[in-house]
Amino acid sequence: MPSNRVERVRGVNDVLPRDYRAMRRIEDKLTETFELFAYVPLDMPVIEHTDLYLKKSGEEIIARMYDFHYRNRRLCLRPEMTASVIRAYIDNLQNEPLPLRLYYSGPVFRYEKPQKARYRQFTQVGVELIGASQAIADAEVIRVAYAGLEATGLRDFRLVIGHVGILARFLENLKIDNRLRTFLLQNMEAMQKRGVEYVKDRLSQIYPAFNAEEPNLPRSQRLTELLQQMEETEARLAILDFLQSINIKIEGNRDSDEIIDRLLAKIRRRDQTPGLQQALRFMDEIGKLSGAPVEVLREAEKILEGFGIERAVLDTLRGIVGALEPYELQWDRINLDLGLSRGLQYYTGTIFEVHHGGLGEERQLCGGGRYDDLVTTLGGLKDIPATGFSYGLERLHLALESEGQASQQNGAVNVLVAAINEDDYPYAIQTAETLRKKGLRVEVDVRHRSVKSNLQYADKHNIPFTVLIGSAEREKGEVVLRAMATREEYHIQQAAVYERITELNHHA
RNA sequence: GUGACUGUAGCUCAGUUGGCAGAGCGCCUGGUUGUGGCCUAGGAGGUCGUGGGUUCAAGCCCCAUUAGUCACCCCA
Repeated sequence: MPSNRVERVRGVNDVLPRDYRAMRRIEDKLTETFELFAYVPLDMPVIEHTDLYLKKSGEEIIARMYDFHYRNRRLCLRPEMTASVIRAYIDNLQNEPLPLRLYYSGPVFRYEKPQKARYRQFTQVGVELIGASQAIADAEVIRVAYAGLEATGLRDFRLVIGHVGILARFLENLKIDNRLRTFLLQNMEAMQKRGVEYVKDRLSQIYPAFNAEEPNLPRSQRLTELLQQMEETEARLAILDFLQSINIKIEGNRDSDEIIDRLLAKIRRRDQTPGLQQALRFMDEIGKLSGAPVEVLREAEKILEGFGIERAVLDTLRGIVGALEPYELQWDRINLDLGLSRGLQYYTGTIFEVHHGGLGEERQLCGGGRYDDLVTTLGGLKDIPATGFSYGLERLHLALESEGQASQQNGAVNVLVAAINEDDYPYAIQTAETLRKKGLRVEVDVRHRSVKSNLQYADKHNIPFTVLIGSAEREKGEVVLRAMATREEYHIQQAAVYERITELNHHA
């Protein structure tokens, strides 16, 4: 290749005509489905203020953003769509009656190492249902995701439903601090894939005080252990007492409060091991729960009872499963998986994913869930619940291809019009135009090729009809229409070409 | 971010122990004047990813770099 060639940027793709058509077709099927469920389209800019994603997108995504400073602004290429949609909602749509059903389609950007079915620019197509918290809303969104896939003709997919609230709630009760809580939430999936030991290892890396064995505290740590078990006021008094007894002077009430606060926080942070131990046990048990919805719900109930947790969360899931019943889904495709977790931190409730076996390791072609806090976090006027999902269009395309669903060649050229001599071009173009007015896709030879190579060309490109125009025909107002398949030729009036073609098509 | 493999014609790829840059497909032009699939003759098209190094000599050996593919991680 010549040295002046400029290569394509890494991790992004040219979409060539064949794939472009296929992907447009898929996109059309999806958006047609959205419309059937009363969703309406909107579009947002590709660049946003980086701030939009810093709060709630999850470290993994933030670390992989195309983030840059430009003329005193900090901007980024959007790494996902939901935050943009909610920003657009807050900017423009807060007066609209709820719920709002919105759908979108567009490119997003993540600086990841490219590999199969993973690109730095890809297309998300999805919906957001803003302003409804009920289980039937979750169920509707899940149904839309499912229906879209059905519409594309995809056969072999699996829908997995989970809930981030169960674990989150449990961890909150254990008083595990924020950082460790998000760590555990994010490692729920690793727990199932790689086992408890793996997660314990990683945990002690970010939290060295954690020891995998049940704590058997040395004497020196008894004090801190005692403090951890005390009530807030009791603990504060104890610390104050202790500090005074060893003659450390604390001046001014506010200062001593602050110092005690810090000490307490530190002490509590220092040993969360018992809580973590319990959390890990819980995660292990709950994480194994995966399978048919009814059975999973039954098992989950037992486990929650064992850990002494109220069952309200399960009622939500039960409600969703119930609300999905009337939709006539294929239930053997649907799993409940309480170990499911998602990378985006804004999810607060039900979450779900769709997987497909044909994608190799990148099996996920759809993901979504409920995010009731995002509107408030991003500065909305009211506390508005919302839920939504997004497909990865490229992955969906790959999945369909892996099922052998070849993109059928529609939109192919119907007629090739070729002039024999240069003088014949005006007449040829005129002929082409009359055919186009009738709705045929007509290609005119612009290379001034010989009759022979024009026919070769039509043959190679599967163009079913060739119209040849030479001076002999032109003088009589005729053309030569050649049907490529039968090799038959018709010397007919220019005005009769369209009728003859439809007639011939009809017979074939 | 970690690791493995690969970059030679538009495409798919050969290229021996370092010794003249190759094939198939595709493209263009012919094989009687204005007629396709087969056959046939010819042609265009290469800084051998890029930059260094070793050597009389490098597509081949060494170093760096860049891109692609795949896996881990994570996600759509």
